[in-house]
Parts: sequence; structure tokens; C-alpha cells
Amino acid sequence: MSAGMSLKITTLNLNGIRAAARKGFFDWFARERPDVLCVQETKAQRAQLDGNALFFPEGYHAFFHDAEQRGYSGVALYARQEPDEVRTGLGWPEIDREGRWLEARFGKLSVVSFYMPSGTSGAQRQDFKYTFMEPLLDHLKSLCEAGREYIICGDWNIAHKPIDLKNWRSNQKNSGFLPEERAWLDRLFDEAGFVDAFRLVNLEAEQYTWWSFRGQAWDNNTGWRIDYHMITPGLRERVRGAEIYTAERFSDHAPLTLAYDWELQAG
DNA sequence: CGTAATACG
Repeated sequence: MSAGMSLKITTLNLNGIRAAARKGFFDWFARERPDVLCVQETKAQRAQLDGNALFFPEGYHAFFHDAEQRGYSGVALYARQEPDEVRTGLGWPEIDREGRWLEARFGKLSVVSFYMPSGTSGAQRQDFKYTFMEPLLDHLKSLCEAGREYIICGDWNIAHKPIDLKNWRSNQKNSGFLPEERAWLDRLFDEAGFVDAFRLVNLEAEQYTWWSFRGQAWDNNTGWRIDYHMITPGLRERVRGAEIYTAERFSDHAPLTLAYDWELQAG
């Protein structure tokens, strides 16, 4: 019987870390104080943030994996405890130059900030997404089998089931809810063994994490659940609370926080 | 419609 500590982890696609900061995101972060914060779409280079204390909050170690292209993509991770090791990228140049993967290792637990390519801008980017998904599934399988526990947080850019978006009927031919993408998530769960930690503890409808800026999507709650904590099966029994924070709006996504019954090992 | 640079989501 282990009465472990609670580990609180938040993920959020910021749609620009500087814009999110102007909207008060770092005030929320300071109030909420998760143990680990995973963010995506920083849309900034490290050099554009250096020297601004806002982006380096007291009590946190900050790590960045920027895209080569200015103002584009990029992920980051903030941790109260210093990780034993940080790995940026997957070792795949096509993906790594877009800054989409950052892993922090704490003992036998890894926390990843991940940003799946979007296919919404056209066929070329959808092909890029599919071309990446194929080897990624094998890679995720190997992670699941490696004897470590993983919490892969981020914007996966795929809604899994009709319950995960408002207008599922009209979106079946749109990127993010294509049958092939949904089947890939099925394989992530059924073959690789990953678990959608939020869905494990919350079975309600209309639990969205993204709303288009266009029209009145936010006001009408016309959303999609495309941000996830994907966890290895060993963590299944350790998921405690789950919350999507919508009281304030820092970007087109909402912060997704889960608590785990887990104590980080001292480095 | 929004971020951040003239593309991408």
C-alpha cells in the first residue's frame, strides 16, 4: 500500500508563448503551480525569450525545443524538480526541425511535451502528418515496452470518437477527425497499449480542449478534444483528478491538468 | 479569426 505524493501535470498549446503571456497565462501558471508544465506552439526562438523573467518563473527549470522556422511550432517543458535527463527531438530530422518532441526523465518516469503536425492547411501537410504517424506508432510501441513509464502530453491533433467533438458528422472528412487518424489512435491504445488518461476518469460529453478562433466557436462551445495525456499502462491505477480550465482563455486551447499518484525520485 | 512574420493553424 503506497500512499504516494500527488504529481500534477498540465499541458497547453499556447498558440504563441508571448501572446499567451500577454493574456495572463504565466499568472495562472504561478497560481496553479503544476509540478510539470508541457506547452506546445511556443512560436518563438529561445533567444527571443532569454532575459525576460516572465518566461523563466521562479522555482522552475525550463527547457525548449524550437522549430528552425521563426514564429512556428516549438515545444517547451517546465519542471519544479530538475530532470535527470532531457532529450529533445526523436532523432528524425524532418520532424525535429519543427520542434515537436521534448522528453524529461525523472527516475523511471518520463514526461513528454509533444506537438503532432496539423493537416488542416492542405494535402501536403496532411501527407506529412500521415508520413510521421506511421513510424511514430512503432516508436511509441517501443517506449511502452522499454520498462519506463511515460506521460506523453500535448496536442495530438486528432479527436478520437464522436463524443470528442461537437460536430462530428460534418467533420468526418476534415483533418483531425479522419477515419485513418481515428484508427491510428485505436492502434495507439489497442496495439501500443497507451491509455487516454483524461477519458479514464471523465466519461462526460463536451469535454473539449480546442475551439477555433473563427466564428463563435468558443461562445457556442463548438470544440474538439485533441489534447491528451497518453500514459503507459503502469500508470493506469495512478490517475487521480482531471481538469480542463476554461475560466480564462490564454490561446485557442485550454489547459488540461491531471494529477497522478506518483512521487518523483530525487535526481 | 489569430499569432507572428508574408505562413500556418
